Amino acid sequence: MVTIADVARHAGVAPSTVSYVLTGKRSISADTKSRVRESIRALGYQPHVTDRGLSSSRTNVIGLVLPLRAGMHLSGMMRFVTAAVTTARRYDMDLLLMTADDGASGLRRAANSAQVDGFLVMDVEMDDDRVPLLRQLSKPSVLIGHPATARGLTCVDLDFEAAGAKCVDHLADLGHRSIGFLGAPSAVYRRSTGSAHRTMNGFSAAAMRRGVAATALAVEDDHDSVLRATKALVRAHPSMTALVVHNEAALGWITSCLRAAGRQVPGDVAVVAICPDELAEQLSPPFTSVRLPAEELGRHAVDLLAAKLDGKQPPPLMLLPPRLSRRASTPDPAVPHQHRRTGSSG
Amino acid sequence: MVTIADVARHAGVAPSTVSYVLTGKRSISADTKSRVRESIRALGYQPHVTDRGLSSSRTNVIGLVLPLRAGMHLSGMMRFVTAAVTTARRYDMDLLLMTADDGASGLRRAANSAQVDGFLVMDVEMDDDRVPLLRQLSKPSVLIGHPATARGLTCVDLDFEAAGAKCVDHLADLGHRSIGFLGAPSAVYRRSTGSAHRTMNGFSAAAMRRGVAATALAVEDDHDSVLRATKALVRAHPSMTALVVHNEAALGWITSCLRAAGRQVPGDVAVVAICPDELAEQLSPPFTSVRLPAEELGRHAVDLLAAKLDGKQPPPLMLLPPRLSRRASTPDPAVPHQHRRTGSSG
DNA sequence: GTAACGGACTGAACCGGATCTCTATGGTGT
DNA sequence: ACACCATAGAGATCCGGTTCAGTCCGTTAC
Repeated sequence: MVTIADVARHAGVAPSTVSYVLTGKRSISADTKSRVRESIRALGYQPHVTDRGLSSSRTNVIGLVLPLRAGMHLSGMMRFVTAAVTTARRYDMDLLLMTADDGASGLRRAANSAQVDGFLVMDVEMDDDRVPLLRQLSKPSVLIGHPATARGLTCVDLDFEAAGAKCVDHLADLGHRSIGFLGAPSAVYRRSTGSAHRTMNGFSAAAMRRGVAATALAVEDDHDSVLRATKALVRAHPSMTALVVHNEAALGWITSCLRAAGRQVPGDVAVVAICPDELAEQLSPPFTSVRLPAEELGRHAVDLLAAKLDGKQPPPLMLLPPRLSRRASTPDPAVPHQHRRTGSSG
Repeated sequence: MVTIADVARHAGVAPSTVSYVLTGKRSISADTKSRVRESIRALGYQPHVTDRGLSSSRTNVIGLVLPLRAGMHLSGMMRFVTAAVTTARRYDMDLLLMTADDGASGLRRAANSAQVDGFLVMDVEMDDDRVPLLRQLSKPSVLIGHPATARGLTCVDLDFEAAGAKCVDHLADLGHRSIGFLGAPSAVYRRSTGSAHRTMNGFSAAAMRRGVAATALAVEDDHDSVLRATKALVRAHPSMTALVVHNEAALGWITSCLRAAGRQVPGDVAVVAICPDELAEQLSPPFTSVRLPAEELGRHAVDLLAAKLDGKQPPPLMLLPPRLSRRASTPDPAVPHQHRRTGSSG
């Protein structure tokens, strides 16, 4: 391994001079500077990253606390991670993976061991037991998702309430008066996952505000459950002309399930999804969707953490506004929907 | 931050004694040992992980080089990562994320900077340009997937050729004489991704060996492409009674697409998937599948890397045998399949 | 009786790099 | 010509933990 001393010897200067050339914390003559640079290049020297003087407690590593449990939005997660890694590299930082199943103890271990400068905590639930610990911890952290109260934390999240409401508003604007909602698997609600609850709340509140009939249902991840839920929904509300889907697994099947229930998309039932744009575009017909802004979340999360490491105090909660992309699943009504019912009802 | 000196003071011994208690490299009297342990507990001391004496070049961090590009098997990847993190923790090691788009330069940076002890390289292609570098690098690495020749490397992979063959054998054993194959998006083949090519090769070779008619098609990730491919396949080979699907996106849609082409699953067409078990079970009917052993790959990869870090020389290529789980999509033939054609042909 | 031995522990050097302090040098102003 | 200052470089020190070279003391062997 090439050390700073080797470089100094090669360049005929003191080790400290090499250090100053690298950090730029002192003025060094152009001549010496270029000579040192030349030696660095010649010897292929790379500063020993893990040891930045030991005294400056910075490691330039961020702990990424991943959920790694079943039922996650996997594609969204990968896109988040990609964006986070890329953004972190811009701050010359790296991401260290930590599973959430060590939970609190894992966090404590990493925090005390000076292995990381801070944490990115994904998939935070409304009553997450890691939150009290994060508040205490000497290391800064940024949460993706937010607990019931964000005081004393830094959270970034999509405004899921607004997202749920946006779906209703879009459909109500198109004239729909009865809207269904297919949500995440029931286990996700039982876990009191913020995104699921808040979307549903936003949906319900907006439906009430707009005076449209609304029915929400939790749906499991398998095809038969989606089919059953769809049929149940159509049977219970034959006049339903629109559907909001917040369940990635269900999305691929919902068109054929609705057809099996005697409903065409978008002819009989308009559909809005809450999912990554990419997925919405793969469907047939392409679905109108409120996108899950995984990349933005990843980018903002790292930016916020970098700011905190820089001594700044960002606001406790950053909510990204939902953005709806209109596609073929919610066309303009040729005829008002409430008069265009087809298929059997029962 | 609590240092080893604090512990030593608290226990009334020298710092070096505390170090020896922790590392166990010298015999320490039971009395002193327990006193030091007590102080460690009382002060909540955690050894400063990044700095193991600076001289011992071990960092206990593994670089995880992720593909992070479009068209990956995302769910499989997450399960791989979960297993890898969990296994690494057992060796008291952590995983550092590295994107593959830094490619060779990122690898070199990390290798020289003594930030990681070794690498786990995912999604290795048959003519991967990172492979020559990995062979040179002073740091050990384990590849998931394997290039054309594994000499001088350590690779772990599912035996995709055997997997493709296993699908054919299963279907041929059930009496099928004409089998279709829906593969990954064409971009994946163009990229010369080992798993895609090898599966297809294994499929073709087995079909020839068993004397069954076979047709393979690359399929894009969106619903309409899957529908087009399915219809084209059925039109070109009306006598086709079985299908092998190696494309996660297509799996969710294949049943309804076959129905649209006038074929019932499994009545008219039996289907075998190559995908995670979890996904196969979510479908309706549940699909017979050769599982992608993401967890095993993750576990073995870390085990192999740990062995290499331990000075051992594992074999260059470890191929996991495919395992087929039979489900409802490949029932025993009530009547020989070739006589039970239904629907339109053209 | 004393030399040899070895177990238990300590003090100091060391790892690689950052940073503080000090000195040498050259240029400027008066 | 001399004080003064900015600049450039060298040397010492520090960070936290490991490890080497000793010190101390009790035990055993001749």
